[in-house]
Amino acid sequence: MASPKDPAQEAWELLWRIMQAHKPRFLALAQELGLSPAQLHALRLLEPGVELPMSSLAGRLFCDASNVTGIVDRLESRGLIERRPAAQDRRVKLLSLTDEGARLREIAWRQMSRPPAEIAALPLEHKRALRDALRSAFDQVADAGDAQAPTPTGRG
Amino acid sequence: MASPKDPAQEAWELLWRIMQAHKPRFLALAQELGLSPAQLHALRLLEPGVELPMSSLAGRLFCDASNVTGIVDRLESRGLIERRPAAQDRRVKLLSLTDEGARLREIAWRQMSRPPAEIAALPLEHKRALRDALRSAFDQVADAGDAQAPTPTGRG
DNA sequence: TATTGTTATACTCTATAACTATA
DNA sequence: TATAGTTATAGAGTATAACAATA
Repeated sequence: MASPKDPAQEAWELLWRIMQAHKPRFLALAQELGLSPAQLHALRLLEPGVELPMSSLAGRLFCDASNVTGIVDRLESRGLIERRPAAQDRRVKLLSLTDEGARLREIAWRQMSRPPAEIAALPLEHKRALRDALRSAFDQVADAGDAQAPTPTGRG
Repeated sequence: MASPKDPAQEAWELLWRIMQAHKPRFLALAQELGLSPAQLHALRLLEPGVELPMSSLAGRLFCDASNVTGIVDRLESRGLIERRPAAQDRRVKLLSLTDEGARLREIAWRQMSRPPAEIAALPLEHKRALRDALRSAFDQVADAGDAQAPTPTGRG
């Protein structure tokens, strides 16, 4: 475990540690904004000026559509998002940020996009190396577009 | 958003995307093993042959100690872990993996340590570059040792 | 008095299944 | 028939507060 042979595996483990170390920051931010972690996550996934069907949000949250109803209910009752039926197919509900929602999301985004200490402290050439390696990682893999839920099947 | 000036910020955003893309794999694995995500996470944080106080597990999970009681209850009732009072301070309960728990954790570990497609598909020199950059990231920051919960204060 | 873990409580998240309304 | 979202339900995660046992 100290030094796996495969550099990709070691990179992956280090990457996991960075994300773990980041978690408290995310939780503290949600707390600060008066949102649950899931609500903050959902808010972040909505882009200003872009309407998103509830089913797409469910996909991006990797959860069942029935959850999204509640999460959206709570965000809507706080005046952060709105839902309206789609013109083409009135079964579909389109989500959009309100001004207040966009404001809050902007604050959240600004906080969350600040790299954690591990990365921020790197010398510039290492930051560049990291960025370049990650860029090419996404060049390698065909862009998956909308994240897809893996047919959730679990406890419940 | 397409190309932030700061390479660290762009690296961080790409890193976040990789972790997002990884989430379904984690959920599917938990499902497969018949564990909740939190239970799988806890199981992963227990090292074979190492006894861990419940409070330390709470710290590593970034959650309140009162949650750990339930999570540990469920893992224990499945025969995956055990708790026993510490000799020095009988208030403290030490957690350890059972053989079955260690077996399941090994399976989980093997799955989770496989890098996601984005990283696995990189050419070797890019894997090395990524690993080296991440290694130096951890050299920069003093090792935090036991993760510390950020004084959880939230909805409840 | 202070601390570790538990219990009681309330809310949120989660999936499944059944339902409504559209298509 | 099929699909998007809702509702009902039940179990799990979460924090707070009060508590027991121990220090």
